[in-house]
Amino acid sequence: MDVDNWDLQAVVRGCCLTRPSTDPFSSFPPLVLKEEQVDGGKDILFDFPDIMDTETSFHELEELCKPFFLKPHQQPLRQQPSLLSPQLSSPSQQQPRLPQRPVTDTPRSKKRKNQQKRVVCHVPADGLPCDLWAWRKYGQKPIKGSPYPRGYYRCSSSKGCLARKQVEKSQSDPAMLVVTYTAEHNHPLPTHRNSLAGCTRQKLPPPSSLVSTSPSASVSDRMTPSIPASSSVKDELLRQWKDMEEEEEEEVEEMLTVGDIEMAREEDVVFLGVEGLVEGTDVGAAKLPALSGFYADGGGLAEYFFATWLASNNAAAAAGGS
DNA sequence: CGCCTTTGACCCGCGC
DNA sequence: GCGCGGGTCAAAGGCG
Repeated sequence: MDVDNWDLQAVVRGCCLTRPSTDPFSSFPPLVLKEEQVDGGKDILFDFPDIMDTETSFHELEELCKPFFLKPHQQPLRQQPSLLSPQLSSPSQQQPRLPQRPVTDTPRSKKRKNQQKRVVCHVPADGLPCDLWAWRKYGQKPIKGSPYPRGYYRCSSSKGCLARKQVEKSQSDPAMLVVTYTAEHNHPLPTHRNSLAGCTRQKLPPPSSLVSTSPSASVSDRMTPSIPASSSVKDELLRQWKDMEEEEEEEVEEMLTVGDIEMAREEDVVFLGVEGLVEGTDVGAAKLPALSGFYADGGGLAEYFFATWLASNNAAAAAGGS
């Protein structure tokens, strides 16, 4: 494979990748989130399986993930206390680049290199994508000292969204991708893609292979909710998602009572839901209502776990069925 | 038609 | 001040 083209297949898998496994729980990838604030020198490492251990770590992880996995009904983060690089939200960042920039024009943040907060995800390169955001590649650069180029992506879900994403192969482990998220989404998670144009831009393998571990599946999945589920499943999820939005208040209350466990926070439901999913072995449609319920309501982590779970099950099903 | 990727050029932060 | 290198822009072409 041409090393310069690795990202053609790896295109924006997001942090949510998985390996094929018959065990849904073991499918959680060795994802590592790393919050970087260069000027602060504060690094926080997370390993997903470990975050189950302590509530503190979980909350920290939640905070990290918030900017990138908004709930559909959540207010844009721009209207909330900014978690990441507020300077990136400045209107000047959105000014169009002019052929000849006035001296007074500052289209880019002067702090961009050393004061931006970033979230770095280490994800397996052979996993399946499940990033719910739509990303558009706007550049690729060879990185000095690295044999692999770095791809630059911006959120295409909403015009003016400042969210950025950098994807590159890990030098230490080419099987891993280093995904760096910068800035924040200023809009809710898209319930519908603006367009499906380009979502199957590259020639795709037969549908049956889309659920395999082949990285080529990522191209088509990128523009969708990135879940290699069948179209009917995704349609069902989207439909139920819309229903959920309409009834969000009631749904939240119901979810909070699940399992007779007193929960004060929605995200607690996320993991309860995941645990419940893991206990089940069938991937049948009978579980979809519950799945989409967590999926729609639980925010990013629910999306992560559900998509991961679903992808792994699809992969396992494809492997077993072939 | 709208969105995508590709890719060369340009901008600018940062280290020396 | 200068040069390097990372990040972004925007034109061109492709696809559904």
